[in-house]
Amino acid sequence: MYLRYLEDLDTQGKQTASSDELAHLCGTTPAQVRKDLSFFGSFGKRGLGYPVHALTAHLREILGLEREWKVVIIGAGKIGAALANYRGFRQRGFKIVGVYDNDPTKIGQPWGEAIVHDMADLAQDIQREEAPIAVLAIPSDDAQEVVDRIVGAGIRAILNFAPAQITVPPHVSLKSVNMAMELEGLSFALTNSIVSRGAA
Amino acid sequence: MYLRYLEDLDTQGKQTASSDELAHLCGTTPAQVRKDLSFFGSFGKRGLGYPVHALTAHLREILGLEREWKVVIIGAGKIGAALANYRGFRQRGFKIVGVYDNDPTKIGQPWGEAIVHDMADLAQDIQREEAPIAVLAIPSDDAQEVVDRIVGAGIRAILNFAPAQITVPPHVSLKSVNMAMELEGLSFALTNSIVSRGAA
DNA sequence: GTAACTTTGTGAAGAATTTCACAAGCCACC
DNA sequence: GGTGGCTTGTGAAATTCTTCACAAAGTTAC
Repeated sequence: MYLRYLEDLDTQGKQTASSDELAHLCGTTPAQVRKDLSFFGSFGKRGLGYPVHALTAHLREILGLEREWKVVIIGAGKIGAALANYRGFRQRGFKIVGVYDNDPTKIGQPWGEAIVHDMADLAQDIQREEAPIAVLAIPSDDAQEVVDRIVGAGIRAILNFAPAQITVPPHVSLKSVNMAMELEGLSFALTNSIVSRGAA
Repeated sequence: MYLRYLEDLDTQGKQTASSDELAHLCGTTPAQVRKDLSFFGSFGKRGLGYPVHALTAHLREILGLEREWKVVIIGAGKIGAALANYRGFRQRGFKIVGVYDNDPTKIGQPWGEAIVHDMADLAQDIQREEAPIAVLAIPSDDAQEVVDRIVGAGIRAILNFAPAQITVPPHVSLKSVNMAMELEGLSFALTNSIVSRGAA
């Protein structure tokens, strides 16, 4: 989140930003900002604040965004399409090296700049390309089975959009985005009249 | 999350579930499960566990899922389409009452069961329909402006898929899903060889 | 009916996170 | 070069969250 705002400030040409400024932008406190950043090093200058440009570079390095990550997208449906269209991915160093589906009417069809591959080739392609990250955008029923296959093929991280709880071995990183669950969180907030601090 | 697993157990016909069982499913600890649930009431039976069916009903009520929530989708692009297609929404009581876009070539076109409305009508429709929830699936540049308009029209919760940080008044609930940020989290985990507990 | 076994609910302990508060450092101005 | 005004980095305090551990309560078997 800090990186997001620092990039904004950087493109605005801002030279430095104080913890106070960053805190206001991010909806947190100055002390929190300083503690967070100090965990990774001492980036600021006393009396002046944090150097915006240098700090963005530091954070990018910390997050591992200086290298290119190969990503496979599994599932050539609407979500997959939304992801593939999203320029932000490539901008940030995530390169989509393949899109896979098991629907025969989709396989071989052009799809953005790529063509849809047969899911049967998924495992061997992951191994050959050494793609470490997979984005899972398929129906829930097949999710765990596909996960097991790509884990076997050596995938190291999965971003899961299927509304299913899936399990991976400890060496594989997993993030799940469950849109229904997000909406349910809003339902809870509305039902219980929770008052936010204005940012999320 | 508990609700998700309890529903699964319920459809499997399971009568009761112990905190130990739920903890294993959810990737947490029995003590955590008991503390969490006890916050809302005393639902379990000692020596037996939690009554699956009754607890799902309780949780649904706590989350405010017993009523129908009217939802407007803003942005008739890929993400909007993915959301509108997603049956889970209606199943869980979220009724899509309108889809809006400002692209003249899209306005009036059929779109799933609905047709795409002109974004110019958005504010007045929200007021007339009294829709409390909006899903924002539009480009970042327009996001804050649209948010200000729908907040003015009385929206109470926003689920934001635009990769932009937006601001709302305290009485409005906001959840943002930023796919690039999720991937960056995975990048960090891979770069720093973080070992998970196998679920997320 | 009772003994053995489960499992909850919950204070108390422990751990982690956040906030406070201030010395130390940096800049700008005179 | 010294003085005043900011701002960081960080121990210590305060708060929040998680885990422990156990009494109380229920179940099952005989």
